[in-house]
Amino acid sequence: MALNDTDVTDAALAILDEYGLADLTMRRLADSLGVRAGALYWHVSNKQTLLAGLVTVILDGLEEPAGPWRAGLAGWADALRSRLLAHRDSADLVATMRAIGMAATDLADGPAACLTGAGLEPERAGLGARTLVHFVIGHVNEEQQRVQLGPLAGEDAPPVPSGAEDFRAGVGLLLDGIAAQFP
Amino acid sequence: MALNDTDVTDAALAILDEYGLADLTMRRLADSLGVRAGALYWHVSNKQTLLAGLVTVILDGLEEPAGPWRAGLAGWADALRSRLLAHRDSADLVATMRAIGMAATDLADGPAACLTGAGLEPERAGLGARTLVHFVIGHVNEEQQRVQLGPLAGEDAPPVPSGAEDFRAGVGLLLDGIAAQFP
DNA sequence: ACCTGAACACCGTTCAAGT
DNA sequence: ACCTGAACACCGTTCAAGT
Repeated sequence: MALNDTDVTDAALAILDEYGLADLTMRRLADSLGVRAGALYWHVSNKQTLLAGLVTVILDGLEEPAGPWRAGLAGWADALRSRLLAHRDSADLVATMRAIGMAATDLADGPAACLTGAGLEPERAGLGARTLVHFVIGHVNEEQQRVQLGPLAGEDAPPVPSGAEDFRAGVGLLLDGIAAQFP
Repeated sequence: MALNDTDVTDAALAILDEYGLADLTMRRLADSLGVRAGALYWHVSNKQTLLAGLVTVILDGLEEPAGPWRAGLAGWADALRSRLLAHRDSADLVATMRAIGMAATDLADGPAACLTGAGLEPERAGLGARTLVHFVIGHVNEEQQRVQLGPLAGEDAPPVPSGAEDFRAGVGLLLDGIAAQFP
């Protein structure tokens, strides 16, 4: 029975979750599908668009921020963090794809629209939105990296409290900064 | 005349500046030094510590923030941005090395100390400092990526104003948020 | 002490040829 | 339509052997 395109994406996501981004190679993915590496290129044009597809799946169903801007953005940031934490190395993956420019529908668009809707001028809204997205991705990236390094590093781990409360505090700090931008 | 260890670092930095991080391979570095790839391992234990050495050089001489916290952090952020902008892909490089855990003297320590010195409790100071570092690296990363993609993308580039003024506005937003953390 | 030659175990990607 | 076999042009790293 022949492979279909979603089989490939699903298998790639499984490898990502179990072995991490560094071990997600085309050859390994082919192995897990019982096929030779070259066969993958019938279903996907190259590795980069495959990874972009993973990002789409990971972020699928993330709703735009709604309601009063402050609570809306806080909830949206929480939801984004949850989706990222659900898949190993996803923050790293998303950061890489954003850097390459493949953001498809850019993550910051929703928050930016939320802020302009609340009366902030577009430039400041865009800045606040991008800063928020940076923070979420950066924070989750640290959280996910710590999981990988945790077993290695001894009890002398860096004094980074982290976790959900640290995240919320950081978001609160940012929202305070954004609040100060309003006229 | 035999190679010494700083020759290797210097040549690596030259390749980084001219061809970017993706093209900085051990084999290419060896070529530029007129030597075979294996020879590099006499001078450097592996590629990762070589890259860590580059980060050290790039950040060398960056002074800790001084004076009143707000102006001190703003100036420090500017100085960090300048050092990063001086070398191609340096923000990507620094972000990668921080993620790996090799931060040597962590960038956020200086700002954190500045904030605790100004009377902020250590947890909030650490959070504010890390958020600031995230922002600087993330922002410069975007600036440097845009340079690479600029020639490819047409005039329909994303509406990201960026540059020095955008950077300063972002830092200002963050500092407002930090100010709100003070008791 | 410093480097070469040659290998090992990998990569992503292409493409004729098979079914 | 879908896949194999085999190649191309690479990687980082090791290590005997040379000088």
